Amino acid sequence: MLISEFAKATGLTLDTIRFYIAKGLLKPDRSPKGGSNQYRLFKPEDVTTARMIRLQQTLGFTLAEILALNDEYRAGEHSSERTIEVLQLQIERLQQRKYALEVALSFLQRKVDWVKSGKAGPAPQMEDDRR
Amino acid sequence: MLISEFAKATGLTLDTIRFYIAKGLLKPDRSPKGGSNQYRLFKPEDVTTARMIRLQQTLGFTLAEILALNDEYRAGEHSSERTIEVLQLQIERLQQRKYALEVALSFLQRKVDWVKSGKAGPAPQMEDDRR
DNA sequence: CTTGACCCTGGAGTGCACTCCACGCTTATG
DNA sequence: CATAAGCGTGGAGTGCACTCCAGGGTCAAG
Repeated sequence: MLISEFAKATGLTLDTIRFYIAKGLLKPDRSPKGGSNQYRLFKPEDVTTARMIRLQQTLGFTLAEILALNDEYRAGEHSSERTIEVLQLQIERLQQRKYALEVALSFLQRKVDWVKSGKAGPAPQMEDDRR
Repeated sequence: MLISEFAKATGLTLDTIRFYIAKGLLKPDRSPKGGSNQYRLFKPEDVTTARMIRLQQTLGFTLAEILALNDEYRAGEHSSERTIEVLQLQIERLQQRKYALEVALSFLQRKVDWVKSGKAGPAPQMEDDRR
């Protein structure tokens, strides 16, 4: 698929896609078409990659962090063991975010309860979560 | 508490704290001390606010988004109903992130299973989650 | 009353993640 | 075969979230 089609499939702009390629986050093939400046050719799996990048971004990871894992994934692609290891790392990273999320949600819920109770007792606080 | 003490309690630098104040994310009182440039005085609840800001940031919210909700919260502080409404809004926002997180986690888990199965069948894909 | 620690206010600079040209080549369409 | 639509490559510019001075006032200890 050509870049504009890829843009539609992912919701990214052409500029953003090219930016990601320059950063090494996406590595599309080159079509023989386009003469000296060959066209880029995207595979369906690149769409999945792009969606994963966006998702991770909304979860507060930087492109550098995302790239690091991406590269490691690619490096161990031939070994199933290594692939699973990297995937597991990724899962752990997301589960840490999930934990932070739950801390925040619990705090807010406690606060709602506190307000509903007519602000009885001390206002809910948040633990010093510096890990 | 004075700004450097507040810095220790929150793990933020002095510059970052002042930056947040300039943005309106924190509104400490002023001490009579300090002459023409009065010292800032932080309350324990400001520590909770700061921690919440940092948490929301790691979840990918911008300071502008955080500020908007903060302001709304302050605006309706006298009314318990409004307070709960804003809190509920915040909770919904975080639950959306949680959903995104679960989409990502499920994808990764499916991928692990797929690799473990010797890559039987099609590679797991991610839904077009553009909401 | 000096000295060092701590506070204040601008304002400039940095890194990240885009975003926006300008220019030029290639391909599809009438 | 002209011409518009699409692709490519630099490179400059933008907004956000800090970060780093410079210059100057205040306070506690000796």
